[in-house]
Parts: sequence; C-alpha cells; structure tokens
Amino acid sequence: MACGGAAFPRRASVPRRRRFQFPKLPKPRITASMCLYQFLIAVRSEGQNLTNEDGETTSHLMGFFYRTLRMMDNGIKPIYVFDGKPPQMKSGELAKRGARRAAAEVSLKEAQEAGEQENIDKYTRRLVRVTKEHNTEVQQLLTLMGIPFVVAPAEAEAQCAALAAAGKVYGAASEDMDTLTFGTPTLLRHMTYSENRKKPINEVSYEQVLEGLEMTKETFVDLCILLGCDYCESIRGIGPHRALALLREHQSIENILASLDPDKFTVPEDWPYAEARRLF
DNA sequence: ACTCTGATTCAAGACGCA
DNA sequence: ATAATTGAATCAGAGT
DNA sequence: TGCGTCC
Repeated sequence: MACGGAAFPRRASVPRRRRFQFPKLPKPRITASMCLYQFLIAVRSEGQNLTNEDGETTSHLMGFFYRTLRMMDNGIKPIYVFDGKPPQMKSGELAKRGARRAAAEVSLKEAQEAGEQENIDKYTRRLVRVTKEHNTEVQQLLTLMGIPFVVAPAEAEAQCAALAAAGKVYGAASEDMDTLTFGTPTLLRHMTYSENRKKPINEVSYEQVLEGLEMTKETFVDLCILLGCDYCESIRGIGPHRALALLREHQSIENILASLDPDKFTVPEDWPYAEARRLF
C-alpha cells in the first residue's frame, strides 16, 4: 500500500513500461475493495448516491456492472478478489483515523450550516464507508452476471499474487505496489483509467522491476518494508533514495541496522520488520 | 544551491448526446 | 461496539 | 470534449 509507485526514485525505476496489448483471454484478477470505495465516492448525483425507490444505495452496483461489461467488451475476463480480514492496525493509527473522521464530520456540519454545497460534497465523500452489505450485494451481482470472484482469507493482494503466480490469471490489476512484493509476476496498473480512455494500461513485470533495480526478491521486499508497508512503520529520515542506497550497500535490513548511526536515525522500538518480511 | 523527506491537499465512475 | 483510502501533486523545511 | 444523467 504505502509502497507507492511514486515512491521509487525516477532514475532507478527502470522497470520498462510498455503499452498493454490485450492477450487472447486475459483474466486479470482485480481487488474489489478499492473499486467499492471509489464507486461509492464517485457515483453521485447532486451530492447523493444513486438509490433505488426504497432509498437504498445502488452506486456500487452500477459501477461494478458497467465496468465489468466494459471489460468483457474488450475481451477481458475479470476475477474479482475481495478482502477478507483487514490487516491488523496499530492503536495509534486507529486513533489518528478516528480523529480525521471526526474532523471531517465537524467540517461537514459547518459546511451544511453555511450552505456551502461544494464543501458539503467534499466532506460527505470523505465520510464514505464500505459496509458488509455493500460487499455482499456486489458479490450477488457478480454471481448473477456469471463473473467469478474470490474472497481472500486475509489480504486480497496476497491472494491475487498467488493466483497470478500459479498461472490461473494473466495478471493482477491493482495500483498497489505491494502486489508486486507479494510476488505477482505481472501487475496491471491504470486498469480503470484505460477503460475510461484517459491513460494507457501499464503493465509491470516483476522480473523487469528486479532487473531494473538490480535487486533480488529478498532485497526488494526489504526495500518495500523500509519504504513503509501496511505491517510496520518506516524509519524516520529514510525515504526512497536512502533506502535504495542503503540496500545496495548492505543487502539487508539487518546489515543496515548494524551500520546505521543511531544519532541520526531512530529505529522504532520492537520494529517488526522480520514479521513483515515473513508476510510477503 | 540542491536533494531528500515528510506533511498537506485533492480528487475519486460511466454513459450518451450535442 | 465500531467504523475509514490512497495516489499524485505540491510545498515546506531539514540536511547535505 | 463538455455536460447532464444514471437511481
């Protein structure tokens, strides 16, 4: 997640990008959770989600329906992957999110009182929440459409990587670089943009990324951990450049830690980098 | 002067018609 | 009871 | 391409 593509130094990110040409029967797997969010946030009219006559939201169903149809039109057979249990989070992180949500609620109320429609929309979007019902409704829709989906035991990204690595699908469609870290041979980015004809689909090959960065799978995983992944925080003061340079020099987090100047960089206490590494 | 990091902010879908 | 993103772009500021 | 509509 946090291992964003933009986080990689431009010069080093030699992973070649080439225009994606549809193979015969591509079956990319797609993480459904993010789609759900985006549909609920974006599919609106006059600030409100689309609803049926009973007032129940249908934005997510519309979104999935049309996007899936469009993919089928282009010869893509998608397999959606739903998140299972969300990754465990730290209490500090939870508190931070709670605070942000509270702030958005306050801002929303202010905007409502001031009658600022633009801000009302903005903060309403920020408060969007995906429920279990949304998930099951979408799954039901996919079933009716005959579109396969998988509910991942834990994180969707890992499940996708497994499907892709096993050759069950052509590739994994996601914006999340963690998907690569999980070992997906092929990552497809901008899947939705390209459906919208705004940007070309970006095909990233794991092999070529490693080659371009001159890294092994092991050092690449360490790199992603240093950049900050979902499972543990990163070291303050170490960003993409230093992380890459340090790994080139020392090959592993252990070696880096042994040589880091403790006066300059503070390593988090009980830093669970090894556990994070084990997850990938 | 320049490089890097980290904080902040914003926007987020798809269709069809003109 | 509990909940809730993220990538990209931009800016500020620390460190070199 | 821009814009109103989708429910």
